[in-house]
Amino acid sequence: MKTAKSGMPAGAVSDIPAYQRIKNYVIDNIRSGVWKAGDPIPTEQALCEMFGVSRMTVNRALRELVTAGLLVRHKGAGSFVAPPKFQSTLIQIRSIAHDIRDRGHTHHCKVLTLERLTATSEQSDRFGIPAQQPLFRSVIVHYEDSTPLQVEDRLVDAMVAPDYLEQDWHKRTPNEYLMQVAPLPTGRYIIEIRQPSTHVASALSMPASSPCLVMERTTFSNDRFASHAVMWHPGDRYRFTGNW
Amino acid sequence: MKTAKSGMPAGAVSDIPAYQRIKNYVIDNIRSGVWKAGDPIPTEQALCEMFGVSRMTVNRALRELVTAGLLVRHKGAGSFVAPPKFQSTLIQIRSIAHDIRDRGHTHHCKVLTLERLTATSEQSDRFGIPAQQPLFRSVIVHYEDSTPLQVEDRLVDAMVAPDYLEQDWHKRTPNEYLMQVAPLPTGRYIIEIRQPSTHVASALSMPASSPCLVMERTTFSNDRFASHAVMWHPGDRYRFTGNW
DNA sequence: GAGTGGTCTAGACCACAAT
DNA sequence: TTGTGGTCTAGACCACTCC
Repeated sequence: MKTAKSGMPAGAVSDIPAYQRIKNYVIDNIRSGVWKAGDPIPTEQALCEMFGVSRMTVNRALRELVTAGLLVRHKGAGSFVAPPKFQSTLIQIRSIAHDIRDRGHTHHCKVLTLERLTATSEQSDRFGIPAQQPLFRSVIVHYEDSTPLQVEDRLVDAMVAPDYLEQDWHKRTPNEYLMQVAPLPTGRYIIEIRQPSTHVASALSMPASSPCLVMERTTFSNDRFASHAVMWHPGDRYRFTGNW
Repeated sequence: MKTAKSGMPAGAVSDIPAYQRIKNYVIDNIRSGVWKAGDPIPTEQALCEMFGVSRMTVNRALRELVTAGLLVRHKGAGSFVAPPKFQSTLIQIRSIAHDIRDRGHTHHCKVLTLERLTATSEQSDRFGIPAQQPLFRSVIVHYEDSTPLQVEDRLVDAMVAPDYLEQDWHKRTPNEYLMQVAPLPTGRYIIEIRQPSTHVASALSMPASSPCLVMERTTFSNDRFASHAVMWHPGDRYRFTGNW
């Protein structure tokens, strides 16, 4: 029994190994938001019947998704969608609010700008989006206790996050919010030194003559532009750290 | 047949799943240098007999080592130790010489310092090595064409790299050399802004009043301290970039 | 006790590489 | 042709969780 599965175009799609088809099925359900973080997914037994394969095949598919960080599994209990990861390995792009709380300090933030705009031609080229694409922009200052630590200047695709302007950024940072609406991001980053504008310098309570440590990130979710962020940090009281 | 394997203390070690014991066996042979990059490792059939397990179990072990980047496998040919990775994913800590050549420029370097010394008490605490442990130190300037781009101030454990002082750094950077003698490193990094010493500033042909983009890395290989490096870059002509 | 995932077996067929 | 890895099956025993 190694024929094309029922309901298949027989030949084309069935070249994909069964374990990969099962992985794709789970990934699609997570990406599309049908299954959210913490939700239980079908049991191995159920997936065996759905795909007409043996348990070892289902087990391999789910095990690989655990390795990829998409699922968590508990013996005797079931398999669940993993909580969103903040690019755990790689360079530790975690929530800055998280970082601050991990150090035992309090985090709060102040919204400087919140606006609706449309993509310039330069932006549509750079992000691969249509000209005039509706975008949202937020500029938020993050504080560690009462010290400003980051100015986050962010652009978000309005199609990806239509309710961006209605969020309460004191409850959830833009980063945390985007992990929900645009899961499994990929992208590029740059870390470099830049001189702050007077506006940024004053938001960070630092002299405009001092350098900033800047991370610029562009993220894509599901091969579609999601967000672009420039994060400014005072060079004398911020560093990136990580393990690998 | 699900009993403790022959030659085992029966109970203690045999709690480790068979696939994990096989992985450990392969990892140990790579870590210790018995199997070098490109070498063929035993076939699945051979490992089945060595460990007295079925082929599926061996297959799982080797497949996971491929995912981890330790092995490459070729259908019909065999399984081989993967070429050393320069921390491919994570923050792209590649060879700076590589980066420069990828940009189509030439790389060369100048050795400023090369010396033998012993660990201070502060260093032995920090790196978890014995007091007075013999160390080597190198200070090397890396150039992109004729422009200095990095001052690399490095400490290396003399036990890990006994021939460190005899290397030709124009052929192979310290980073590349260490990937050979201390494979599979893990460690921590810090990226931050620092003011250069006059010494560093002059080596980088930059004013001492300008900020440097600095990465500091401590690496461990096989749970043993291997190297500590501080890399200074002129803030106005260097950036870290990466994908994830 | 019923259901779940963790691990493992002893076979199998296949595509591919080396000879 | 022989040997390799890639995939898969139809069972199995176990430890664990939840009821």
